[in-house]
Amino acid sequence: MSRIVAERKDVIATLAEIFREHGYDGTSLSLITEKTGLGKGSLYHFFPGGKEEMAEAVLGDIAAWFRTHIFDALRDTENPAQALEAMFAGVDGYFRQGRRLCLMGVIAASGAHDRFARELNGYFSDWRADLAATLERAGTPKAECNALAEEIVGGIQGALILARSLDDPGAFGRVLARLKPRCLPASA
Amino acid sequence: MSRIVAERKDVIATLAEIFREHGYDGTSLSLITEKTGLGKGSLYHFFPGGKEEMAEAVLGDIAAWFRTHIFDALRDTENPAQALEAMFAGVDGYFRQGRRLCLMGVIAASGAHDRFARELNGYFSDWRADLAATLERAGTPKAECNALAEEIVGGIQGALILARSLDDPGAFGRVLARLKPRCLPASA
DNA sequence: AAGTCATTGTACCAATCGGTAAACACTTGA
DNA sequence: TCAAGTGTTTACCGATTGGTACAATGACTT
Repeated sequence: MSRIVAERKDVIATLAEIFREHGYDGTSLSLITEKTGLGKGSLYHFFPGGKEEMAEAVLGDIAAWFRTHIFDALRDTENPAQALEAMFAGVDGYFRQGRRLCLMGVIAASGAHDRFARELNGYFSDWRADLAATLERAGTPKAECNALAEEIVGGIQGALILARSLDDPGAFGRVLARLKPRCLPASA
Repeated sequence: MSRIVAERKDVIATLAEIFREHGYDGTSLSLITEKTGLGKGSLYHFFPGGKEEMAEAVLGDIAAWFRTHIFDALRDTENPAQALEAMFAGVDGYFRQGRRLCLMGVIAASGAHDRFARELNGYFSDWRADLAATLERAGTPKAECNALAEEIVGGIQGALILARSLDDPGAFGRVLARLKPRCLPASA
């Protein structure tokens, strides 16, 4: 038998793309074995909990990525305008200029959403909180920060859906371009 | 045998709720028979094309509803500000103040999206076009109308995802409340 | 060189999948 | 009254689902 000796974390990136593209229910084990090149034996060795554990691992991985690359950066960057600028750039890159969907949104819009409710809630409320705090630092009136953060986080999700539906990835960038100046009043 | 004598259009509303709640791939025929009370025989009598035809029928029904209640109203209401106001009110009602997802968005975020690409594209581009035209009538600079329409249509989708993920339907209303004044500059 | 143990392929499982077939019941119009 | 439709039930189909069991395989220790 060939031994490629995969590692759990190597598989997660592939799993993420599969779930992103086919949704949770649309992703079958046979599709996973095909795309990852791993047999069921290996899959269940890494993820004894099966498909659900695979999705959990992927969501955890994504949450960690956003935490370090987006949320932490929002809080740790001293210049708030620069922090916001970096967030928009990071998001544009992560979602490949509108060609990639957000797996959190994909799961939220699927029948599996209650199974991963905790992960979804954490992701979106963390983002909202860190963005709202940064907006306040940037001079947004305190009373408005939370609502503006919701508008932006939601706007990003919607823009991804829109870009996919219109088959026009550019729509994502256009929406981002309109969202950005709303939280950088100085440069608007 | 009992004869309840259902009609095709009676089933569609129920089908819509099932697809909305479970997604396309998450909706099984057994779930459909359970929720509609119809056996497979009846189902295939109304929809010979099976699950795909059921989803098509539902999407067509939704598209028709939006066409008559939202898109046509946008074009036909003489006062553009009033037209936009009515759109936001209609949307808020249709999506049950954020407690209901948009099936178009649900499909767009699922693996079934390419199967229904035409329907999705039509829905979103019609909405964008009619909204953009109304925005122009309302005094939005011509160059900005399309982008603003995209921002709003996308914003609505994203707000639904956000409300569902945060388990806070109110988030939908809050985003709508921020979107509305953006296209009614006079009343802002 | 033997032993350990993570990794892997394969065969298998019951359950469910979407879908078909055909007999049946009831309504309706001729 | 009777045939033609329109619904409806029920049984069934092969394929696929997610998941289990386990023996075989190597890379690494010792």
